[in-house]
Amino acid sequence: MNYFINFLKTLVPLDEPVQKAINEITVCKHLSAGTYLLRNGEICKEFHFVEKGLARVFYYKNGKEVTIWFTNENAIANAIDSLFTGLPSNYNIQLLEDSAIWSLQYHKIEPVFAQYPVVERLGRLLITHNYLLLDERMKLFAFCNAEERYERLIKLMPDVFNRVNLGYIASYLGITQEHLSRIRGKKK
Amino acid sequence: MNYFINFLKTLVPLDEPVQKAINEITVCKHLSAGTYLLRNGEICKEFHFVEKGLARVFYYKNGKEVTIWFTNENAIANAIDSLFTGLPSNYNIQLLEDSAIWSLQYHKIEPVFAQYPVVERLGRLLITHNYLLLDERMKLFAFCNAEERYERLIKLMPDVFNRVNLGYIASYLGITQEHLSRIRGKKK
DNA sequence: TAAATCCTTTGATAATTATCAAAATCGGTA
DNA sequence: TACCGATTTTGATAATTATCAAAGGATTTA
Repeated sequence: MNYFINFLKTLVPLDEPVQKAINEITVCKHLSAGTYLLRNGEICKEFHFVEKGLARVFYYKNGKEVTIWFTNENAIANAIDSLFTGLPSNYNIQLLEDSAIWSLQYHKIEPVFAQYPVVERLGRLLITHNYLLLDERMKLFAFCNAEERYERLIKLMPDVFNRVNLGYIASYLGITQEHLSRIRGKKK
Repeated sequence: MNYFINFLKTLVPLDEPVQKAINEITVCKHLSAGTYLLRNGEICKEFHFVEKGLARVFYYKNGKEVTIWFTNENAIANAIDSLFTGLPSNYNIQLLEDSAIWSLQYHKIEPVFAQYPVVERLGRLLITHNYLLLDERMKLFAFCNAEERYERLIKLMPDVFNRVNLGYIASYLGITQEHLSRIRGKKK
C-alpha cells in the first residue's frame, strides 16, 4: 500500500478515486545518506514526505552551513519559499540517513485540487500544520535564550538529537558548535 | 460593499452565494488606537483583517513587550498559534491607530468550508501566503545581522516604519531600542 | 508658552556569543 | 590493538548586543 496515502488518511478520510488520483502523482524513492533533494538556487518542484529516514534543510551563510529544519519519519521536507512561489530557493535539502522519500510533482496537484475538494482541504490542513511548526520555531527564538532553546529542543525532538551531530544541532539552535558544547558542559 | 470580500475576490473569484455566506459571518468594527483584539492567555476565536489602520502582535518577555508583527491595510492580524489550535495564545494583538477591522468568527467558517470548496481554497491560499511571510521573517533573522535586518526592513515596509515608534521596531528587529538608535546614528 | 510626558539618543559597563586554534575523544577499521 | 579521520571539547580573545542611567528632543496639553 502507498504509505504516504495512509498518512494522509490519518488527517482526512479519502475515498478510492481520490486515493487513486494521489497515487498517480506520487512516487517513492529509496535514496542514500548525503543525497540532495534540492540545492539552493534551484526551483523546488516537488513536495517531499519522509517515510523512513532523516533529512535536514539548510542554507549557506558566509560559506557556512546553517541548518534550519530537521524532518524525520512522517513529516514533510520542503523548501516552501520556492515550492509555493516558483522562485529559486535559498535552501538545500539533504538526506542525513538512507531514506525512503515520497515525492509529489507539485504542478500535477493543481487539477487534483480542482477535481476533489477534499484534497484542497488536505492541502490546507498540511500547510496549517507546518505553519504552526514554524511559529513554534519563531517562538523558540523569541522567548528563549540559547541555553533554554537547547533544553526545550532536547525534550521536543530527542530522537533527532540522537541521530544528528552537534554541529547541525548548534546551527539549528542559532549558535556555534563551540557555544553549544559549553552549554552542555555546564549541565553536568 | 463588504471591503473584506472585495479583498478576497482579488485572490479567487467568488460567486454570489459564497459572498453571501462569507458576508454573514463577518463583521466590521471601528476601533480606536490602543484597543486590544486579543490578550495573551486568551483563546483567539476570530480572524482579523485590517481595512484601515495598523495593528501589532507582541508578547511579553521578562515583563517587556516584544513586537513580532505589524499588520497594516489589506493584511491579516492573528494569533495563529491559538486560532488554529484552540489553545490560549502567547500573543497580544493591539491597534496602534484608529482602525477599521473585519472580524470573522472562526467557528462559523467550518460549515462554509464544507459547503463551498472555493472557500476551502481561499483558506489554503491565505495560509500559504502568511506562511511565506513568516518564512521571510525567519530568513531575515537567519541571513542578516541586526544592522542588515534594519536596512532590509526599512526598504520592505517603509510605511510601517514611519507610523510606528522606534521601540516597537527595535523589538521587531530583535534588538534593544538603544542598539537600534546606535545603528541609525552610524548611518548618517 | 511652560509644564508635563513621551520618545530618542548617548555614555559607561556587563553579559552573551563568536572566532580561531589546539587538544581531547570517539568510532571504525587495517 | 593501534591508527586514522571525524567529532567534540577546551582555551584565549574579540565582536556583538544588552543593561542601566541620564540627557536631549519632541509633542501634547493646561
